[in-house]
Amino acid sequence: MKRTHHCSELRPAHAGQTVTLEGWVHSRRDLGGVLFLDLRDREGRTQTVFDPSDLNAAVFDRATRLHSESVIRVTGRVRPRPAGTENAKIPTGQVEVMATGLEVLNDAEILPFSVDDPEVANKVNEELRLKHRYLDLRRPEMIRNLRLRSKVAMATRAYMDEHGFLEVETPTLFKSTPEGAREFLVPNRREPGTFYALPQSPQQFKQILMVAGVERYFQLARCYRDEDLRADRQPEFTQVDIEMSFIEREDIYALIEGLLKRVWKTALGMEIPGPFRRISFEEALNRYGIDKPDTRFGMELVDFTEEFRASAFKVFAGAIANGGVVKALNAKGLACATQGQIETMTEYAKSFGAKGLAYIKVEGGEWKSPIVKFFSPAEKQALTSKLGIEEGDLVLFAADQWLNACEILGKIRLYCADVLKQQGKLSIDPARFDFLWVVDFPLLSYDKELNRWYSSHHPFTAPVAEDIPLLKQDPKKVRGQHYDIVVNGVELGGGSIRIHQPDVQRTVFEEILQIPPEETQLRFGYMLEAFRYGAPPHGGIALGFDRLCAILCGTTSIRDVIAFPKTAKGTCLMTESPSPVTPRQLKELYLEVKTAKS
RNA sequence: GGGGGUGUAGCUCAAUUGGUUAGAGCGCUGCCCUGUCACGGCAGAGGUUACGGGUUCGAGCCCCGCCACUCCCGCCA
Repeated sequence: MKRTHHCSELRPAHAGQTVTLEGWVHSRRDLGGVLFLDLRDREGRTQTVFDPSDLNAAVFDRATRLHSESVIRVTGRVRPRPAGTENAKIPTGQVEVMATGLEVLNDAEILPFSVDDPEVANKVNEELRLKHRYLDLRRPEMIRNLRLRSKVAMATRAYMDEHGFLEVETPTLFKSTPEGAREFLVPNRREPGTFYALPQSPQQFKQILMVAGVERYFQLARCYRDEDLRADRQPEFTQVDIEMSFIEREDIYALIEGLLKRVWKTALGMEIPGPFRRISFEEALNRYGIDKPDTRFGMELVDFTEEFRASAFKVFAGAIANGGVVKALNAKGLACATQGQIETMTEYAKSFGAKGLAYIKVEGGEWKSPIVKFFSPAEKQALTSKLGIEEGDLVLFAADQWLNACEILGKIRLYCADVLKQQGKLSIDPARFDFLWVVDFPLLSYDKELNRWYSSHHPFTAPVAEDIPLLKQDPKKVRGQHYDIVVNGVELGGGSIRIHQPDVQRTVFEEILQIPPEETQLRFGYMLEAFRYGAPPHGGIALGFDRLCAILCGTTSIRDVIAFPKTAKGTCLMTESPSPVTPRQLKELYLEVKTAKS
């Protein structure tokens, strides 16, 4: 190795030493007589000085002709900077390297965008950044994200190892299981018309590993889902996948709380308090209108069903008479909401099937609202006291079936918080992390259109033991042993205690989900068979590793923590994939492509 | 599949709401400059306004189509 130090290493103590540095030309300041080159590598930067009075003319001349991001090797003597010229902004700012030798390892052409100025580079179009990802990743901010991701992965492996977990790799060439997310298919050359599928998660393998007696399994598992993308969703992503035998829910809570404490300590040097709060699905919906509540701010939903049961306002009374509820939330200080903002919120309500959105603006000491004339004094009094209504507030209502009413206001609550943040009326400490477990999810949900039950989570989730008798009598009331871990309104992961008795599993498949026995056999036969030969009680969880890293890096887009992410349409702008293949390749796979427009 | 936003110089943005030759900063090229660190100064080059149509005396701006990026809904057991 020719370099003697990295670019963030030299200090006044190194003065007098002859050193060799290698790296990229970060910036060049040519003062005519003297030339400063900042050399950058992964670790940081160091100022090198080229002084023509003290240097071979050819070397000096070569240095003046370097472009940004050329790769060079500089040899020189370390010395303290002259008094008054120190740079307090960088760790090596007390010293500089007086160059004696220069080798150009690779001349860089003019760059498509600059990587040296963080303020400029930050604003560069993401399309361009993705096309030249190798340049984008040179930015200190991006290398910091990659480094943090690596640290978190290492800390996770160490923690899991300390707790007796084995890291086991599972196949990425798996069997198609058309439940759930759409899969990527891989044609099988050896038998025409057959396909592998890339796994949406290693769910079935990890349960089989429990049957195999592994007892404690984990994996940083790549997962693949062929669904539309979002800022927090990529077609391939990574899960911290975990499964344990002979446990109950509490064991998972303790394990994950310990893991997240370790991760936060490693990544941010931050102690997070535990145990984490727990909240039931029902309470989460009632108070926040969502199953992954952001509890860093208030504006909770308040129920007014009893107050409006006999109201003269027929919209409310009618909804209640139909078995629905009336709920409201007070967006404190948002009476100034524009017509457009009210309209956006109304659209949210309509997207949930509501006819409109009732609201009250409290301005100039009066309630401005088309509906307030229908309210009795007692109703107004109830609103004022339960919502703490004051001048400048905006009160929003939803009157609908319970779940719908909650979800409408849940959506509006988040929207109002965003607006208030933009107006500077709501601020949230960026170093605040509200962790909570959401528990007691309903095991089953009902699909009105298909007229059947489906698993809220997945069909291997165990019912709460005392609810098992209700499975056939009143499926709606059965709670699943499912849990989600939520931080700051982001679903970080979820899991469950699994069904380990084949008869309960068969009941769920065939009687509740109404999957025909032949189909159950085709899709899950090997699993049901495995469970007949001694399956321990077990359960597990999967954490979204990309989302975890994004939260730790303070970004909302997981693209910022993935080295080579896909665009919103699933393409890679750097390699231009996906791309067509040759007729010969298709023929070998027994595939024929029909054009999209025919 | 649907809705919103964006697209103007290599990059980031402007263009008085349809009006003369489309501007600025950075970058780039040349010259000057011996203590800068976002170095500074002078000069210069650089544009099919994503693309294809249309309306108009006249389009970066209006209309239709299309492409790309992005955010959201659907979707993500």
